[in-house]
Amino acid sequence: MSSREAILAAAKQTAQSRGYAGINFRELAEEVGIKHASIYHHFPSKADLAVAVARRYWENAAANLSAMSERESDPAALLSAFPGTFRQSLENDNRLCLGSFMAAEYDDLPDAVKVEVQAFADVNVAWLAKTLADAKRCSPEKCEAKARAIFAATAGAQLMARSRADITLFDTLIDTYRTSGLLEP
Amino acid sequence: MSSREAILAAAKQTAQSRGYAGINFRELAEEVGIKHASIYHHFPSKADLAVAVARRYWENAAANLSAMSERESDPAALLSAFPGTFRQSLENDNRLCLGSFMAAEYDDLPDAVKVEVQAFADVNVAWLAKTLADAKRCSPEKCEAKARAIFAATAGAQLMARSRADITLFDTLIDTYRTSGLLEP
DNA sequence: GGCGACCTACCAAGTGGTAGGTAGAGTCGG
DNA sequence: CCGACTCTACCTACCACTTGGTAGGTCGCC
Repeated sequence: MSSREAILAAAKQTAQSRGYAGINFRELAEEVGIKHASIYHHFPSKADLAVAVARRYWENAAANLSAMSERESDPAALLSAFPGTFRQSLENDNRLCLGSFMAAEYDDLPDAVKVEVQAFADVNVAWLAKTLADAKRCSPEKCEAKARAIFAATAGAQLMARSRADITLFDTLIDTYRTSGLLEP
Repeated sequence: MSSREAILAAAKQTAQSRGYAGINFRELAEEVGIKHASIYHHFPSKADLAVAVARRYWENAAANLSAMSERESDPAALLSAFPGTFRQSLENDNRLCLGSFMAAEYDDLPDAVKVEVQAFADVNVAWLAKTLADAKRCSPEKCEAKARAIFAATAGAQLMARSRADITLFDTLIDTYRTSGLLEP
């Protein structure tokens, strides 16, 4: 793996556990095995690195969701599988989705980073809206609204589970959403 | 207002917009009108200040919810009014609930602060569970599970609305939860 | 006189970022 | 084939600034 890739990977991990402010060039460099000034050879500034991390993050999410849709055609099954994508972050050492960090760090985040992180939410909501529409039980506007609700509720479940470091809490929250009808089309 | 009170109030505001890491003694002191070293006369350390802020935060939330229950006896109306308590933070300059910051700053938060912030979630969930039980349409365990789901989903809606700085998004998310049956007993 | 509330002046650690240098791999004219 | 050149990918050494925290002093009030 090239240094650039290693930096991106390490920065992503840190961003998902400590946010933008938690990214520290000296620590990052140590993980990669270079000196901190060398990072500037690959990324002109911390903000630029964060933009690259966030962009790759949503691109990866979009690819994952597409792959899910290709493997499985039943909208109900897809909807049911959606929270699993958020579960993975918790499985990965109790990490959080970047979108949630943006909400927390909203005041301090460079605008360019905000744009990329919002793209992550957009990608998820668009996929959910399309999947809901495929189940064709609601109008396009209702699908969009419901998609946002599912996204927000799932993020909230991830948030609460992380703050208790308890992944089973995430599972029971999602189950309750399902029982209440939030995850159904 | 005493200096101690002023410090607590200012620290609470900052904590709700920039988190624990965002609390800065020099900035805080300036807002209060004293020098930063003087804060140590009232609070022995940053962690102690944060504990005091978080404790007052959940005590205040508990008092608010109690007052709501006293003014209104209909459980359905109370449930419907619950998200309003989260809406207030957004109204107050797009601020966030302290519980959400805890999830984001989980790795760096002193344990004593975590305990107090978790108490906030506990207070909310307990109130929701009791209100759901009063509507007596579900068993105690189901009430508890549903209470957690309502809390998590509401926090998620607040999170998403903040990251778009759009309070109407919060309102439509809550509406969608309602339509889906999440906010009903 | 002692105590509460506050101050000035400092320290040490951490952090983003810059200046300027170097080793090695390729490139190219003669 | 060779020396000069250039480019990449790093390095050491530094700076400016922020931040939590400490030492020790001042001042007014009971």
